[in-house]
Amino acid sequence: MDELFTVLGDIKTLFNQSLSELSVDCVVFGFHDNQLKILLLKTKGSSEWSLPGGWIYKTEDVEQAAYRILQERTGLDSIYLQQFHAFGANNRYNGKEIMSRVGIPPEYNFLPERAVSIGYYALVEYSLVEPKADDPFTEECRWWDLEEIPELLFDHNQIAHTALKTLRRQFDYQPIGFNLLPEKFTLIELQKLHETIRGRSMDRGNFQKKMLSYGFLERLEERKTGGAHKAPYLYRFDEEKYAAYLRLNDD
Amino acid sequence: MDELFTVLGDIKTLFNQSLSELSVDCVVFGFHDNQLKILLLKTKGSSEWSLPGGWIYKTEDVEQAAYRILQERTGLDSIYLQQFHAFGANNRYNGKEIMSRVGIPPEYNFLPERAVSIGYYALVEYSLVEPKADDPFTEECRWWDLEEIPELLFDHNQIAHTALKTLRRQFDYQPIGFNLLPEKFTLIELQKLHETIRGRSMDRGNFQKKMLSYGFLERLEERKTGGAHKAPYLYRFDEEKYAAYLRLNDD
DNA sequence: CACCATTGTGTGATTGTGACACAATGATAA
DNA sequence: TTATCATTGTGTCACAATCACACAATGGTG
Repeated sequence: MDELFTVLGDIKTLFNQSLSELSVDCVVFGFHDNQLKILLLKTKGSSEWSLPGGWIYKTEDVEQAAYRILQERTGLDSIYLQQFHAFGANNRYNGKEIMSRVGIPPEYNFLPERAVSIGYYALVEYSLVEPKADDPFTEECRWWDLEEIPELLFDHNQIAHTALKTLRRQFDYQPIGFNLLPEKFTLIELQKLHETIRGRSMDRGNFQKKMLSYGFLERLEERKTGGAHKAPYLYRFDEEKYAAYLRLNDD
Repeated sequence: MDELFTVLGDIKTLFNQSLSELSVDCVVFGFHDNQLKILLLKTKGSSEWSLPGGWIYKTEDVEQAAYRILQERTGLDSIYLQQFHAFGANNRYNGKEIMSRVGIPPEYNFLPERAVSIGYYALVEYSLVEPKADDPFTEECRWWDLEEIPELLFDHNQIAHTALKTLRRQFDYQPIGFNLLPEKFTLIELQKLHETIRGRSMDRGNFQKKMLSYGFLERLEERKTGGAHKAPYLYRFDEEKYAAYLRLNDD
């Protein structure tokens, strides 16, 4: 038992030296089977699911921390993260309470009293991503349907909700999300993606005309032969032409 | 000299107990004479101008901190602040360097090593606001033209730039900013405001038709007699109808 | 080989936007 | 008092964008 407290003392020293009271939480969206998924994980020893997140080191660049934490906790690498909000309500987290709930005496409390969390979100191609519970704190890591998100740790439900709102707003004013589909896709698949994310259905003909009018979709040979009806064209997303489009229509 | 170091020791203890490594910086926009102004202040003992900002207390709610800091440093109260970004580059601030530049020995360094700053912006009616250098750290506090912003402290130029970009984006997709004008205003004044903030000129007739079509502007009696030509109508902004409009066209 | 759900594309009505026109207004100066 | 004239309120028209709907072509199914 004495040994345990020595370890706890070491942990406390280590944490105080290296950890800030700043954390990052990542909301990772994936798309599959006409449903938007979200990546959640369960921390070892905890019964609750949570967003992949972690502490920022004391002098660490915040954006770098976001990528490091996502990699450490889910194995995901080199995906684009977008900061969307800082969550700083003073009752969102209570280090003392957590320690006492776990049964660690106050003098060995190694957690900061408060935590301000900076939210990042990402869009990834669902089928290419293989989330892993890499680090020693992650027990399980998997995709959830948006409608089935359970009660999450702290204010993570609110963080996820804000991320979704921000994502939808971005979809409303510029065509994005092509990285959520496989390389070759049909216009119907693209439409389903938009409908799913924006949360409303759209006219098929109008959607196709509009998408093609942007000029950055390249039509391939027919195929998509699996279906039981007329075979739709497959399209490819042309990143260069997309960049050119953005230069013209954005700042 | 011994006494000075005693005081410095006290300051260090106090700061370590009460201050986080989190700060708030406020970008306050005001509108006057067809120009967008920004509120800057000079800290005592410093030669540089900076955004009104300050440290967040250790367990303080971040949003409350933003209002407190703005009030303390500029005297501004009960104006609407909007969070827009967290700035966390690890080279944006260096507590040690600041201390050594001022000549305080390392053992009395009372500043955190790093500072992550959460940016808030606000729009205020220029003529109603009387910024004051209230607190003991503020030497001067005044409005600046956007084009004349000097070199600012740390990354405050970038923070102000991001705030302006965010503000313009918000203007693009919803009609706001009525609190920048006096209670009664002409449509031309409203148009000049929009042109100034969005950075481009617009057709007078089209602008008026569009604004009136929203249905939340109430036309009063003629007046605005000061001008040398046809007296334009005055309008009042109807907050209730505006809220109804937002409910219909926003989430 | 007829069937039929789905696809590619077309059409017309409606709405929104940009550029411009013109009479009405009201202070100013003769 | 009256002519002047910059500015205002409002209208028109062309054009683009959007929406709702239509219909022939397609290609696997029974």
